[in-house]
Amino acid sequence: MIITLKGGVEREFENGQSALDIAAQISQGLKKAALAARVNGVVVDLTAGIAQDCALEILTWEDEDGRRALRHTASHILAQAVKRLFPTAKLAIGPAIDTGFYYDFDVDTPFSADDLIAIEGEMQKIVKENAKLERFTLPRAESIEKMRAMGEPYKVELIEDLPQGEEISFYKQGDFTDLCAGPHLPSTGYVTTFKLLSVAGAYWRGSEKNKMLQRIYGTAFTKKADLDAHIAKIEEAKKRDHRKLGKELDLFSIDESIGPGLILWHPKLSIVREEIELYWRKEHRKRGYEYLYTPNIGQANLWETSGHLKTFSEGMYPPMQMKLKDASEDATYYIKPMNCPFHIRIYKSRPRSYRELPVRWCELGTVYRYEKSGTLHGMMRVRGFTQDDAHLICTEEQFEDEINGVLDFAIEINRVFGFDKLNCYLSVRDLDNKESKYVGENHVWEKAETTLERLLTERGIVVNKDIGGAKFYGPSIDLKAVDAMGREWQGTTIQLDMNEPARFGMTYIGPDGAEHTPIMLHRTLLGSMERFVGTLIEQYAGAFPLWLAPEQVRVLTITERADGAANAAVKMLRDADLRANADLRNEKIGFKIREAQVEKTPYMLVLGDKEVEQGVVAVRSRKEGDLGAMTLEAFLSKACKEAATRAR
RNA sequence: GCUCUUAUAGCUCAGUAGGUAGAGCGCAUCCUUGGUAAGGAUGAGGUCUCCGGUUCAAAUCCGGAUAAGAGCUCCA
Repeated sequence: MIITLKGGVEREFENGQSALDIAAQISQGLKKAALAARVNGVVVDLTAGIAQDCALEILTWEDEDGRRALRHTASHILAQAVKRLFPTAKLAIGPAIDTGFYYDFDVDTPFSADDLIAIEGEMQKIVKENAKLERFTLPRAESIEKMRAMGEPYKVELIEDLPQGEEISFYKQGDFTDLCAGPHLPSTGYVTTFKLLSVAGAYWRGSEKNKMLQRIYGTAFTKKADLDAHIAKIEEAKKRDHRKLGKELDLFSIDESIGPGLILWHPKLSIVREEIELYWRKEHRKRGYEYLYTPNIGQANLWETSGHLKTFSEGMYPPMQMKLKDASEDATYYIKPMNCPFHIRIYKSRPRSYRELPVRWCELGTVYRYEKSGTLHGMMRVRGFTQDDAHLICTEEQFEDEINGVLDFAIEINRVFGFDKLNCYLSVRDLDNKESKYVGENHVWEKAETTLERLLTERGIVVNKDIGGAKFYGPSIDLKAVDAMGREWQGTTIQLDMNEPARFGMTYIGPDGAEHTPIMLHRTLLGSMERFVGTLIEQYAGAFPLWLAPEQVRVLTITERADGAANAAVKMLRDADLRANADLRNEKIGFKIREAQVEKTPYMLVLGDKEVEQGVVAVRSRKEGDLGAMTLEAFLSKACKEAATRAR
């Protein structure tokens, strides 16, 4: 048979050979690295025989499907180990995921940390046994019967849900058999480098209506060094955790007597926020936005009109059955979960002409939402937050330009904070799902979705389409920032709203003298100040660039003979708009430097007898260490320049 | 909200088979005036998260509440 290899090379091999055999004939190195194979685009086991001419690709660690095969096999080994140690455990599902694998089990008592160690030990044994993974198929009825006999109700349910006519395959390794589509590695001995990481609850089939199962997470690699690097990365992420740094650097706190999910911004982090807001305002003004200020509460009828009371009431303060009233008892209020109804009321405060459009209204609007207790997470998921919100109201002709303007803006503002890479997600309707109700006319949706996709592709942006991800009122674009650790953070959201303009009766008078309904876009660039600043803490590991640093310069004295010069220097620095303090304490210079360094102060100016005499300052940078002596004027111009350019 | 885990000094954590508490860092005072990541001494800090129960006796055992953590679900 003729096999077309990677790169289009054609070679003849004997019929019926497996991919593994072929890999060995090409190179022993390739055989060693092989994890799975792709035959005519379909991923199969290495051991599967190949009977006819085809295109063949040997998949290694470099290939995502190769990694998945390895990790999926690791998950089977995990399941086998659990069955040996806990014979009554019922198997659910156990897939490979981006960073490893997991397996869900139904057990009477949850796994403990010690259980995890024991399971990992049993897995080592199974790897040593090096049992072959053998694939076989069974007809539907027999498959169900087999799983019933094995006492695996979840597997029975899975098979029953498989489409009629689909091949039902199993994999057997030694004393363990599992329903599985594969592919898998040839034997358990292939999985040499793995680790179990954690155990947690997870719903059967991801629905909170179903039973909570026990999920064990693990990861597997081909090289020990990669596993170590992965664990090191997890450790590094822990070090950067904004909750940890928030405490260590005195940035923010959450107070039980105030309430969960409510952030107290301490002085240092308030400076960071203030700097971001100043920059944010300037950039908005530059792009033709106008600022708004609106109240924190609004009456019930406003939220009825917007539809929030109907679709979002469980997320609002106070809950519907409670009433927030004023002394007159005439009006019922709700705390705002969104800013849009207020902006819409401003729009509707007088008739609008097409000549005024587009309007771009922005507000740093603080909203409150009742988020479920289990979802709260430091500053990333909170109950009170300030959105960097804006609403763009325009005509259909202006829609494209406005979207483009927002995209430019989003890319620019993310870049300033070091987020050069953005992952783009486009949420559209799921047309096959008849149950979901989308408001607005079909052709408007159609046009909006295709326009958004086109505008993104025209920029060369890779679009990840989330089919069915669209809200009932319109499609949306999410730009997720990729941080220094390669993690994604939700920031920019652009949402087309086909609901509220009509509900609120927003109109403008067109050139034809008739009333038209405008198009409205909601958008945030940073998302919320809480989540964004939390992300920044992790992005910079607490070491904010000069323009954001709470304390930019600290003047350190060696002896009290330099106190006068230090105070004078601080005054000059402050006059030049730099945030500076003096450390005049009776401590050794090494101690003062250590403290300033630990607190991640960008610049330290050391002043002793020598400097005072020569009229200079000894400059130390947080990053580069001792920079030597220079005049205060020289340092000032260097620092001011660095701050003004928002250097990273 | 659900499953599991956790809650001891400002922070990080010890803690005995139930007999009402300890370390390091930080803080305060004093000594030390010292050249680029920790000088020394002394001292003050705790209703052991809260509410109940068992017990002669509870930080410790049991129940509940609250909050936090890991996930699941959901989201800016």
